[in-house]
This record gives sequence, C-alpha cells and structure tokens, in this order.
Amino acid sequence: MSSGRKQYPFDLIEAKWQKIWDEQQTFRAWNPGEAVPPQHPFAQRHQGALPPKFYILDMFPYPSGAGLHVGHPEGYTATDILARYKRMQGYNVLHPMGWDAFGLPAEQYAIRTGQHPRKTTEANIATFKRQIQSLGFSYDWTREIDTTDPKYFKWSQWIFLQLYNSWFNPATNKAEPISTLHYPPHLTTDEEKRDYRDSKRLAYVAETPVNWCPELGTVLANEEVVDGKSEVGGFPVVRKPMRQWMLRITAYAEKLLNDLDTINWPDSLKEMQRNWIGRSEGAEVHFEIAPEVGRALPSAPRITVFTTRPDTLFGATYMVLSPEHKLVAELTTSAQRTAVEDYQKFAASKSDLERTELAKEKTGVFTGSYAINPVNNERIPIWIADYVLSTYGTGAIMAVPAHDERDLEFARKFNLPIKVVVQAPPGEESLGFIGNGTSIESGPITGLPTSEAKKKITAWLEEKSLGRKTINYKLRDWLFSRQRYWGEPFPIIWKRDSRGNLYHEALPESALPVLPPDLTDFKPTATGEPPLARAKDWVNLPDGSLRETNTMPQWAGSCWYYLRYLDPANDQTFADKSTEQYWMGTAPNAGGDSKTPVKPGVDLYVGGTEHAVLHLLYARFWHKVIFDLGHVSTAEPFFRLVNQGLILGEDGQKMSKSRGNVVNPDDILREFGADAFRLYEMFMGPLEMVKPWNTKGVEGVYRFLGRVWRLFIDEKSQVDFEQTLSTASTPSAALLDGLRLNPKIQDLQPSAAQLKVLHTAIKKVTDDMENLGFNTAISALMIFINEAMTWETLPKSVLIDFLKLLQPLAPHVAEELHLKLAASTTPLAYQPWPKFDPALLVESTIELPVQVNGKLRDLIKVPADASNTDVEKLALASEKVKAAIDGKTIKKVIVVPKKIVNIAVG
RNA sequence: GCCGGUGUGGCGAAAUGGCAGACGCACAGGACUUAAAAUCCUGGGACCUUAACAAGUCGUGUCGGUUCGAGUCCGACCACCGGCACCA
Repeated sequence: MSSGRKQYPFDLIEAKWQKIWDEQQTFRAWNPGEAVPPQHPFAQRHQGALPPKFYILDMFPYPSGAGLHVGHPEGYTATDILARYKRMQGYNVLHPMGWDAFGLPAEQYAIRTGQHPRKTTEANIATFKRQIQSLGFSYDWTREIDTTDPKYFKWSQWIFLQLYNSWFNPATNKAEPISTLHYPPHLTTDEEKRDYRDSKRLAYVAETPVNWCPELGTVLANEEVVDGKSEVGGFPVVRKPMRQWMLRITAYAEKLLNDLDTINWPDSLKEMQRNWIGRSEGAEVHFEIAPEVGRALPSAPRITVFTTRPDTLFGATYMVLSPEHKLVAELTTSAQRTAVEDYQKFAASKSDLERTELAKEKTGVFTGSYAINPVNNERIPIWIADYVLSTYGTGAIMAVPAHDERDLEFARKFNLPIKVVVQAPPGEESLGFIGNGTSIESGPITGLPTSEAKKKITAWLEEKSLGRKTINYKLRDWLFSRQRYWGEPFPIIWKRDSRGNLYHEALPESALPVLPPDLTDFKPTATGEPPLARAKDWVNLPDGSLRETNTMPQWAGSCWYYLRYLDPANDQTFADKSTEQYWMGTAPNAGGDSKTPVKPGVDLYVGGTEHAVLHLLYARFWHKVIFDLGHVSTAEPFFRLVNQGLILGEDGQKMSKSRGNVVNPDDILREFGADAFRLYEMFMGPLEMVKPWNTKGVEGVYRFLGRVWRLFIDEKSQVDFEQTLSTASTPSAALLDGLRLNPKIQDLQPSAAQLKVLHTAIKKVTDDMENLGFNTAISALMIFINEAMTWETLPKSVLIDFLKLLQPLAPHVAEELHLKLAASTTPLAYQPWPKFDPALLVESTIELPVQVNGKLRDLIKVPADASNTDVEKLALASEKVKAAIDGKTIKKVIVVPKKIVNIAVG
C-alpha cells in the first residue's frame, strides 16, 4: 500500500466536520410540534414550516465482537447519500441508527467468561458506534435505540401483549381484541371458555418439537441448525418436544401474500416470500376406512387427505400416511405391527438432512388396512412412508402414481397398481404425466380438461359431503420462545385453576417492562429448563403464581424498531399517534403535493437478502396485527426495499476469517479517509450486485478527491500547510484555515462551455440519485473534474454547484471546500440541490453517425435544427458513405433526429 | 428438480432499440526529478495490413428470429451465483 504523502488532509477535515455535526446536531430530524432552534440550519432552510417527510432506514446491525466489516457500510453509505440528497431537496429526512443487541453470541460469551452480557453488549455497541460515526453518516443520533434497553423492550413486551390479547376474526378478516370473541354455546364453565379463548389467541402455547442442542444447553432456531448440527460449534442437535409459545402468523398468510403486490420490493425477494408462504389451492377429500373382519372400527371413521389434483381421484390406487399420523396405531393390523413400529422408529431417528436431501430412495410399510376411494368405492391399501410430511396438509395423501413422480417411484418399488386417468397432449407420454391434460376413465369428469375436471369433481365432493375446496400454506406458525437468558422476558405468569391445571395470564401494562433477573450462571439447566428458572425469587410471585421463564427470540426487537425511531423517548406509548402519521406518510401534514406525493411507510429500506423470509416476514406480520388493532396507520411497514449485493474479498470469495480475505474498514479509513471509502463502496458497481473488493480501486477514487482538492486549493499554500503540519506537535483542524483558494477561482460569469459541463453533471447526478445509480453519478463528477482541470479560470458559482453535487457522496471534503469558498453560512447539507437547465445543453451543430446497412461509415456535422431531408442529403454527400454504397441501390434512408442516419442498400 | 439473478476488454464496470467498452483499476510510453514517489500528458477489444498514416474484418456466453439497425426485444440452449427443495 502506498503510504506516502496524503492527497489531501482528509484526517483533519473529517475529524473537524464530524465534531461540528455532532455538536450542532446538524442531522437531527424534527417531529411535528417540536421547536426547532432558530440557529439550526433546518430552521434557516424551512422557516418554521414542516416540509414533506422522507424516511430512509437501514437494517440495524447486531453489534458483534468482531466489529464492522466492509459489507455493513455498503448499504449504510447508499442510504446516507440518499438521505443527504433528499435533505438538500428540502425534505424532512428521518435517518436513524440503532442496535439489535439481544442474541446468542453475547450469551455464549457470558457462559464462557461469566461476564454479564450487558457488559459485552455495551462494549460492542461502543465499537460499532465509533466505526459507524467515523464514516460521517448523517444519522440523527438523538434517536439511537438499543433493543436490550428496558425503555425499548418495554414496548416489545407491550406489542406481545397486543398479540396475546387478540384473535383473528375470519368474518372481518382481521385481528380483533379477544373480548370480541364469541363462545360456542356448549362451553359453559369459565375454565372451558378460558381454554377456548387461549386456543384462539394470536400468541398461544403449544407442545412442539424443537431443536435442542445438549452441548450448548439451548434450543436453536431452524436457521441456526445446519445439516443437523449447531451452526456455532457444530454440535449435534436433536428434536425434542417442549412447551412453546407460538405466534399465529398463518392467520395472515393470505394478507402477507396479497399485499406484496402493493409494495415496491425486488421481484426476487417477493418471490422468496411467496414461495415461503407457499399457497396452494386444492381439495380435502375424505376416505372411509374399510371395515375389517374381526376388528373394531377405528375411532375416526375416515382419513382426510389434501390434494391439488382432485381431478386424478379416479387414479388413486393407494394411500400414504406420514409415520407420525395419529391414526397409524389404530390402523395397523397385528400382522403388520412389528414392521410398522420398526419403521416409525427408523423414521424418527432420521435427521432432517437424511429425510430430505439424501432420501432419494423411497421407503415405507403397509399398515394392513384399506380405505375406500369415494369416487369408485375401490379398496385401496393404506401405507406409511416418510415421504409424506406430518406437518403439511393433513399429513396424509392419496397416491396417484400415474400422475405424480414421487407416488410413481414408490408404486414401482412396492409393486402397487398404477392407473392412468389423465391423457397427456399429443406427443407426450400419459403415464407419469403431471401437467394439465384431459381426464380419462374418470366417470363423470371423463373428457374434461384438467382445470374443468378439478372444479367439477370438487363440486361433486362438496355436494356429497365427501370433501371440500381448500387452500393450504407451507407457512407454519412462528415458534416464539427460546430457552435463553439474553432476551426479552415474556409479560406472562402461570396460575393453577380449581382442578389444579396450569394456565397463563398476561401481566397488566403497568407491570412493564418485565426485567430479567440478575444471574451469574447463564447456562440453561440440564433438564432444558430456561436459565431464568434458576432465579427462584424472581420466578415465584407472592400470590403463588409463577413467571414465564422462556424469553423472546432476537427477532422480537427487530420486528418493530422502525416505529420506535419515530418517537424513541416516549414513555407513554411506543410512538405518538400524530408523529406516527407524519413519518409513516398518512397525516395531512406529512406534506407532499401533486409533485411530491408522500408514500406510505418507510420510503426506502436497504439491507441484505439474508432476512428475506425471516425479519422481513416477521416485521410485516407484526405490523399488520397492530394495524388491524388501530395502532399504526399503514398496512405495510416498508414501501420500498432494496437489497445491497454482497461484497466479496479481493480473491472473489466470500469474506471470512478462515479465508483471511476480510477487509477492515478501519485500515482503509486510516489510509484513504472516509470520503474515499464511501466513494469507493459506491463506485464498485451497482448497489444490488455482488462485487469483489479491490483496494487499488480505493486509490482511484482517492486520487479523484485529490484532484478536486488541488483544483480548489492554492498550491503554494498547500506546500506551506504541509510544512507547518510536519513541524506541529499536535495537528489541529485550525491549521486548515491557512489554506488559500486557487487564484483561478474568481467571481465571474461562467462561459457557455463551462455551463454545459456543469449542467451535464447536474442532470446525470440528479437522475442517478433517484435511481440509486451512485457508480455512474461518481463517474459524472470525475468527468466534470477532468474538464475543469483544463479551464483557465474557475467561476465560483460553477464550483459551488459542483460541491453541492459532491456533498452527498463525499460530505467532509465538500463541506470544507464550501466553507473555504465562503459562499454561505448555511452548511452544504442544507443548501438547495442545483437545478438542471436543459437550455444550456443545446448545441448549434451536432455530429451524427451515418451507417450503411447498420455499419458505421462516417460521422457528419449537421446544424442542430436541420430538417430530416437536409440531414439525408448531407449524409448521402459523404465520400465515405458514397464509397460504402458503391453503385448499390438505396432501398431506404432512416433519419433519427439528433441520433443517427442509417442507409439500407441492396 | 423448481424459482430468481448474472454472463460485455487483463480487472471493476458503462450504454431511454441508434457511434459497444463512458468512468476507474492494472499496464505501457513520455514530461518533471540526481533518482524514486507523487503529479501531469499520451496510448490501449481482437485480428489483418502498413515503414507510418489510413483502411478493412470480427467482436457483448451459444444458436436462431424480429428490425433500416440488437449488448438491449423474442425463442431455444449453456455456464456461474443466490434461494427453496419429497409441500401432495
């Protein structure tokens, strides 16, 4: 790395401006009704009126011990550029930052060292904050939040109570207070009603198998388990049923799916959410169980299956239940009992990996029982096999081997009958055909195309009460409790009723926040009980009731943090109503006119794709619930979302410690400064693309900033400045005052050529800002500087406009040079964005390319206002064009005004 | 297997259907310098031809199509990256 003379004194400049921004709260965003100090640049710019809002949000980081890597600031730089641009355009910009600080790493560290997670979290936050601030981002730090702060998680707990105290009313298609629930008449006792109520809540308790890692002594989320082992440490993970809190996200499946059409998100991301929700239309069909000689009828007389192809019902030749299906034991005949039980054990012992990715070979056993196919009364055998999942649909399928790949494979292996009931289109084999065709040998639906056949057979089933139309989702309810210390405690207590049964009750709002107890041992108990259970004094309440000892997952805090930024200090409510309406864009005073319509929700949210079906789905779900309950005013939280692409190491590989290709931003900043760092992160390529890091590239944009500096600063004073600096014991920002402006900079009228160069840049940069095309915006600024370097004189007004264009991208150096020009006391950050004047780009003569048969032959100069006929004449007069035509006949001449001439010859 | 994205110089990339390779990196040559660094200037897709200038041919993953004209639009395919994956 070149460590020689600095291109410009970025270290002094950046420290100076970061201090000014911090002391003067330059980037503070103002809420409706807040008094803005008259000396604040916002007041100077807006004169008391609150302008339209613009809410620009980053995905807040988990403050890990490793500190920031170069991937973090990519998105942060992009949003900061836009925030600064929108501020100059006159918007009231909300651009906040905070810490998603609950989580497993801090807890694991605490278990190893005995150090309280609070301590490590505070230290990590301090590191992250220092690193982020050293990049000069224009965050409003008065709105900084920390999910582990009781003043914050009080409201996470409060939102949980909203979920707990509501149910999803299918009649109104929204969440409602639990008090609106009507009880079926057969429920008479309070306890029956309580159980019914608890079964309807959006937050409920269920016994579910979870990922238990004995080595770590904790339960893990699905995404923390890789190939049957813990992501951290690689320890084995087993499935273990535990009593868990669940959130009824499935009630919102349809809304979460449909409302994707109302938001401006990348298609790929919407598609991931659609696939995750996994809606499929089909039918439930009931199959009677065939009576067996000498055997009692099972408790349930029938088995219900889900199918998306009810039109193939006549081809159902057997039935498969998942090994965990409730009726398996009852359906199994004595002859088959050993085989079935062995198979159930075999299936249970398989890890998820074995059950899916590696399980190419179908396995299963016959139960000995038969079912009756309702459409033709045929007896079909009932098998169990682990290719049928207990968690999807009804956990049972009708098998149509002729028209389903998996059923076909299974039928061939176990010699089960195969019956073709769909005729494939001509040229395709009907056996094994899974597409849409024509029903054959299917009774009343024979001859119908697949879509018709589905409708008709479903109607027939409904009429005979043999089945009904159904929609199924892959989405499952959200497992919401963790056996961890470092998370939000639930605002829930447990009591015993008159029959001695435990039941749960919500704590009142006045009991919030529920603080975790102080512990020294953060490890869960050997029994799998959460670590909070150790704090006996905390768990046992004076009235004999017990506290819930599970904690919420890390996602809880990130589900709603964008709302807390609106009004972070409010201790009466999570966010003041009118403030919420202003920033989320529904209030009349949110500003906006026909030219600048205010969009609902967060205007721009930038982050990585890794949260596609986690945070981004969970947050939408919570938002919809509190929207239904009237606490927020939009149905969706994030109006526009952009994913930044991953930054790879110099070797083109994903950055990782083990590969040794991690770039530390601190090193880059020390060498080249924050402005160069910001510029490079954006200059690498389009924001959304994956791209490799190249430190040589940083030098390129650093040199560009050096050229900017040399254009503005007198060379002689620069030499003196460096002299002084080398002898100064402590370099101080005051030394910057000794630098003088380049004498070429004068107060004079710019030439037409200079204005043209300037306005070309204004147009390009403005357009690029709107499209987040920062790489090409930077190149436009480079072109401007390359031109300006050749000028004899530098009109001050042109340079001021250039600095305005530069400010969002490289704010420190832009502000410093602006101050030197002493053009205005208002900082650049609050100056109006330059306006592009198309008239200044008009040319009297333009150069037109002339093609013959699409091949470039000449460039001709024509008057800008020349008619098409004149242009055609000039083109045909060109010697080179004549040579290319060379006696051939001209079939057609196309003149695209101000673009091109093409002559077709033949 | 399914879904989404991406294929353009040595490299990162740019191009509302209209001069492919802007801008930058790396590289080469020159100026300045005792020298180096820094800076400034110049060059540059490949091939062919030329002493040189100039001219010519090919060129945006592959094959085809639409069009006066295709990196861009349409169809088929290939490769790489990301996500999902026995979801009936």
